[in-house]
Amino acid sequence: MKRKTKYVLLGLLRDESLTGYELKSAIDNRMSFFWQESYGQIYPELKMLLEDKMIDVLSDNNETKHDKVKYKITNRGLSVFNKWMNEENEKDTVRSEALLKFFLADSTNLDALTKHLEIYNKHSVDLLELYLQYERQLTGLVGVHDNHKYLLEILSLGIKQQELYSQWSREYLKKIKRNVL
Amino acid sequence: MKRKTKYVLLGLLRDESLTGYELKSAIDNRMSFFWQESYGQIYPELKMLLEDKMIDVLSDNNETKHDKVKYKITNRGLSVFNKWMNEENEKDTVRSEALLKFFLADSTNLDALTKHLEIYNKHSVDLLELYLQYERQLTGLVGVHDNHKYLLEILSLGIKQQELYSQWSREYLKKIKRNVL
DNA sequence: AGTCTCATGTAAGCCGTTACATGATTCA
DNA sequence: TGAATCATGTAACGGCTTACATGAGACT
Repeated sequence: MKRKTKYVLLGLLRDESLTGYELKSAIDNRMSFFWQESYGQIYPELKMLLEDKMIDVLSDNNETKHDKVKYKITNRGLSVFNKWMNEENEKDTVRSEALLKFFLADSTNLDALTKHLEIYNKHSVDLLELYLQYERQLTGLVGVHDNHKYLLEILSLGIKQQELYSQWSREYLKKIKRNVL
Repeated sequence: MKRKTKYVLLGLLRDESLTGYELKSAIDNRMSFFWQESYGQIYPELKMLLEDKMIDVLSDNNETKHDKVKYKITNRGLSVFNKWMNEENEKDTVRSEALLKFFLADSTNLDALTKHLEIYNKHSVDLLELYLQYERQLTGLVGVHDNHKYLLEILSLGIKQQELYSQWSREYLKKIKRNVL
């Protein structure tokens, strides 16, 4: 997949001005079920976006403070973002070592399978809680921002996905413990 | 994520002897919802596994035919695989440009959103059908191989996932068309 | 005084895709 | 005979993670 970091940053900055650190947090906390970025991509990309006039530094009142820079999107950035929105998507890339092990497991690995299922279940439940929290936060502000409706739609997919994962792994564990498998 | 191709190949070869090409097909057809590999990884990895005595060439009857080589796993390969099975998993990596656009969409992109939802829906339905086909194929052979029970468990997750994706996108499209959003 | 979170940034190196090259076999 | 699928392989390039470096502010 070609460089997409640009669009993630631009997309998030349409909504509110954020620092590089805050952008990373937003991606980790709200988008982790379908996307991730590292600082090694974010900071260099912000620099390039600034050079290309797609974002601007939001001048903070504090003088001589060079750290903590909030960025805002420019019209040029907006138009680049909108162009991307209309382009065709590249195909998804996914790699889940847990699911790989579940796929490759058999009766000779029952102990390992059980261990990984337990970890997977805990992780799914935790992520589910994180997204539910975000949902509550958004529904508490209904009407404030129009595009929350769209955010809630994709969030509901993330929630249902985590529900599926946690239920599936719980049931699988039950079967193993009952010696059904 | 560190190189995992080795374990995918080893894991698949535990079940049956396959060529590099067949390994690629198996990954594409049955594991695409959580994994993918390219020829550029598979062939060099097979070479290394052979050098490291983790796999062997399955001597085919045809003499002087150097193409179409089936590989079988060795005891050494099996033990490396089992060791990996018990190790901790690295965290998943996921990148879905479609979901990224769904997350970043708002009322100014309704047309693009609709277009991408339609493509996404079609893709989910197609994948669902592919997995259902594989499931039918496996249930037709129940009892033949013990580990089909485990395969059916993870397959059912893939099926439920695709059902979720296709239902979610269908409902989302309905809402847009009814002007609810 | 020490730890944690916030905050920014770079460079090396790994991993994996893509593009290219080649040829056999099957089917229409 | 031409197209599609089966089949194997390599090399260059690009993208991303990891490790490292640095420091402020908040809290204990």
